[in-house]
Amino acid sequence: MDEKLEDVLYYLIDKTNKVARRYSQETFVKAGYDITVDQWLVLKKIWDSEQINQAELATALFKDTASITRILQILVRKKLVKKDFKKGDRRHFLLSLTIKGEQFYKQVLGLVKTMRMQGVSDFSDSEKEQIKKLLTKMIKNLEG
Amino acid sequence: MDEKLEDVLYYLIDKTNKVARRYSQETFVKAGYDITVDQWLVLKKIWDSEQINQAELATALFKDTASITRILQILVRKKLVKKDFKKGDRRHFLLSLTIKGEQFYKQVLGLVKTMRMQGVSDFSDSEKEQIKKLLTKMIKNLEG
DNA sequence: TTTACATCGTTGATATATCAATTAATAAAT
DNA sequence: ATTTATTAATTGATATATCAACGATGTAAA
Repeated sequence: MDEKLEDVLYYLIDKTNKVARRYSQETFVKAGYDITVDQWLVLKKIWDSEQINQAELATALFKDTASITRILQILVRKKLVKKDFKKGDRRHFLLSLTIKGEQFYKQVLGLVKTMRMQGVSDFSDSEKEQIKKLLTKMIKNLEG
Repeated sequence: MDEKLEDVLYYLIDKTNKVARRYSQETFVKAGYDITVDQWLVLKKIWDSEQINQAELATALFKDTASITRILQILVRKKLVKKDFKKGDRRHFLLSLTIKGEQFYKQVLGLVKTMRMQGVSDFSDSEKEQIKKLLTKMIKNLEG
């Protein structure tokens, strides 16, 4: 007999990820913010970056460029992000937040910080370090 | 300035999950198996269960019933799974593997066991316990 | 300068996630 | 027995993931 699903580590990681995403999404909805978790991540990464294009965004967020294209279409439609041509290189865009995007970002950030704490509310500092260390180790084992 | 994305635990979990899924999917493809990770999980859960219907499958796999419906459509199309009416209850189905499905399951299982070990190949027993314990704790914090 | 190559981004196809609406069948209530 | 409520499953709409094909622009090579 094979291991039970509930004892498989990948399954547990998948479940944790889903629980965290559902919790985050639900929190956004309850607060009345019309944004998805992935859209928020894109918004944050653009905010954090001096200059960034779509390919770099994809790498940083561990997403496909096709996904980034589509998420950006939505964020542009919502007027939170704008795309400008880079000088002398019509091949790619520079991404930045609009005024509305910046205001939105600043408004939501507090809630996001609260959400980040929820999952580790009863963790000791050493437990927080430990879980990050072990996850990073797993990534190394699976990436090469 | 807000925390960097790379230091956010949810982001790290999301990344680990993606790396594990991509590694698993790639391994299936390289071995010539025409199946996705989610399809495999459904297959395994049906194999492991005496009697199971779609709602239970959804709960067990932490998926929506709508997702289960669509994954099952594909598995039935591939002739790996069959749906039969439960006696005296025309409302829901009983799911089981076809002969082909059972053969396929047994054939792939060895590879799956190898994949499960890859992520924790250099983990001590206590590290394996620790990561499961901490993830389970996170789930509790986020679920209630 | 023209050809070849590489890079960035978009689009189409398929699979999955989520929510809402709907259908079908059973169970409960009167 | 008919209405009402509950449960199981499906379907439609939208968002995201992945792969492959493609278009446009730059760069390097000949």
